[in-house]
Amino acid sequence: MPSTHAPIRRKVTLIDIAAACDVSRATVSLVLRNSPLVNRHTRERVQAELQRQGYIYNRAAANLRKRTSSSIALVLNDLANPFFAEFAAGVDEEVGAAGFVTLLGSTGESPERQQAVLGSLIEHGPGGIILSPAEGSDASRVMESLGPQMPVLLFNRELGGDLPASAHWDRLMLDNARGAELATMHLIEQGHRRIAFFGGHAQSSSCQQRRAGFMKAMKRARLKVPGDYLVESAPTRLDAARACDALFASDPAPTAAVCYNDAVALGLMLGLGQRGLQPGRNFALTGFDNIGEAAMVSPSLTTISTAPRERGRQAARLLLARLGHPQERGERTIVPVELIVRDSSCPPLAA
Amino acid sequence: MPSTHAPIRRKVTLIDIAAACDVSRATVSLVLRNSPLVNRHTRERVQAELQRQGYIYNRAAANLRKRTSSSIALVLNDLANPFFAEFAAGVDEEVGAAGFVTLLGSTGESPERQQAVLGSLIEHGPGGIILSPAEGSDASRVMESLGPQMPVLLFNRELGGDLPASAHWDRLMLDNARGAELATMHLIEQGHRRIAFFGGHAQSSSCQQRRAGFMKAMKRARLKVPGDYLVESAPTRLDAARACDALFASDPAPTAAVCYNDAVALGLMLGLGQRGLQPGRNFALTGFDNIGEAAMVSPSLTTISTAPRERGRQAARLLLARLGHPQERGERTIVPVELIVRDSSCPPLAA
DNA sequence: GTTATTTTTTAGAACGATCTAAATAGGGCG
DNA sequence: CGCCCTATTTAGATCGTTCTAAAAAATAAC
Repeated sequence: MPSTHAPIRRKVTLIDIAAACDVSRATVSLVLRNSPLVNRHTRERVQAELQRQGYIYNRAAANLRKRTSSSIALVLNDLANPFFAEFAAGVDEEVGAAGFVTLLGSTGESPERQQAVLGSLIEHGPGGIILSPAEGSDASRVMESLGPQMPVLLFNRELGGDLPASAHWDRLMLDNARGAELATMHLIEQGHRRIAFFGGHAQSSSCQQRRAGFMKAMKRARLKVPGDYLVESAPTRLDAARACDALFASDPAPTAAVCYNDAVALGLMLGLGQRGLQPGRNFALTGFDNIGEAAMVSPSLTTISTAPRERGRQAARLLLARLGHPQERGERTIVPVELIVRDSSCPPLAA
Repeated sequence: MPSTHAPIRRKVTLIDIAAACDVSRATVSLVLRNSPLVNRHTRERVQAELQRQGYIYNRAAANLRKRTSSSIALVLNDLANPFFAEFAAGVDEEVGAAGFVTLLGSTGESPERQQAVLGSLIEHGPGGIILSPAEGSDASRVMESLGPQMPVLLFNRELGGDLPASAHWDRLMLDNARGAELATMHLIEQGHRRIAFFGGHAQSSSCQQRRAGFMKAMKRARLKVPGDYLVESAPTRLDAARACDALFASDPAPTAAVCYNDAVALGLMLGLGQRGLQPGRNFALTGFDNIGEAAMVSPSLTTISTAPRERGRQAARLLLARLGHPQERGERTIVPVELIVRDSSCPPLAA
């Protein structure tokens, strides 16, 4: 015998409240929006009824009528990357504080999935999009699926290809070149002369910028960088550990490395350990991002702080501000970065 | 002189397409939904026009009319916690694959913020909610802001207070007791006799369950657990490092500890190092969660794998399945856990 | 008791889609 | 040619809100 179910109640709407209070829909709507037009007595009656029936505001219907939006889409490669997780937390914090809600999408670093995700998100009518593009994704395709009107904030990476001139997209970029330059200068000051740049995909814009900063500092110090001192890897711990061998294929081997990011640096530490080297004793290295782990690992990691949570907040603020003025020229913000010196950047052994 | 702007185009809607093709709204709507009713020739004409005008489907309007939803709300304490970040990634993966979109909300472990966040999310009309409750939040308040109809999947923690009987909420819980039991048994097999349970808030349900599993294993092995072998801390690295002293206040001090989770275990390692102890050599410890870091840290951390990404997928699948049958009785799923033995769980020195 | 003024309320048309039920268009057949 | 049947198309109501313009009620002024 089937169990008896509670009757399925329809959702309660403005109309139900209006009927119960014997006023019009319009009045209830005014009460909901705290309009001063409605009489104090009526207001109280209506509010009590809203409470009593457990009314839930239907923001989608309101947005439809008002032609507004109350959401922001956030599209990232991978939440499992702590840098992006922190960033997302920051975005959501600020977006929520502004009364908006965050729509999430992840691309897994695939331009095709990115297209699909953008296509799906856009149908839900977000007011704007914060996008950290997948590697290899291209401006015109993104533009195509977003339409020319959608406010967009690009974070962390540039898109390949040219932006149609009509796009007024904002950008929030880390000062990658400066960060790598700071790290390199620090290693040079420690006394290193043979310094490598380790990890990252050479074609990604952030890697190019970091390499450029590295080269700049090396050049200024009149230090040579042999071709095999530039080692590529996927920006993950595992692949970095694997790529460690390539670093010691060159002769003479480097005594220090500026790593593409913290994940790569941690992977390199692992690889060094497997070769019997002690990072922070007979090999120096620096990271980039200052993820939580950097301070905890042993030896603790000298790195570049980018304050991802604060970047998330900043990205949200920039985009929310843009919602008001969609037609103004897009701005490019470059955030300064900071060198955090810890134990991994030791002086060379035979100084 | 102000720059000339492109004219602000209204968004293109069904009506625009219908007008351009000289057909009715209804026909265009049918084309959008790939109905077999519409003539092949007409369909092609309409599709071309959709393309040409850059039409974007307004899912909110459709949902309003159809009384459906195409989103799932995900409410977590903190995305910056890698366990939850992985979980969120899994949820989003599965939710996206089902054609839904994820609405994000974070509570920062505060029941008040949780209420606010739920209140805001619910107005956007998600089809269901995945909630990992903030510590100390209570069932009836949550129920109050969600209404009795909303499908809910509780993850990881129970809510305080009693659930109204009308709620058909699903639960997805880790087998906390079994996990802690496995870890404890492993340490006992290694030869430890004085084992502590370290970290976590004693009032949280997950901590209680893990402690219970710990006690069960200890009791079965007829080992005593003095009161000061149960040490509390916030479930963070920093606070765990601080709480390390409490572990060695007791005499005789323990030779091993089952930690509340990996974050706490990593913090304890740090604290041990500051006392001149070497985790994995003269003190053994285990974690819980198997976060990415656990394998990379030195010594690598013996822990309990909960596969958070897969749990995220599972949570999404459970909730999506529930959308079809909102009135059926809620189910409680307990996922098995697995012991991952690594280097941190050494035998006692003077075995 | 009018009329003017202010305060409060409301009917009805939006918003952009879908659905129902009915209209129209083609074909085939006697 | 007229009738029936199937294939296509569509007018108009609807989802739950807000907006506009105007009506109704209360208050003030004379």
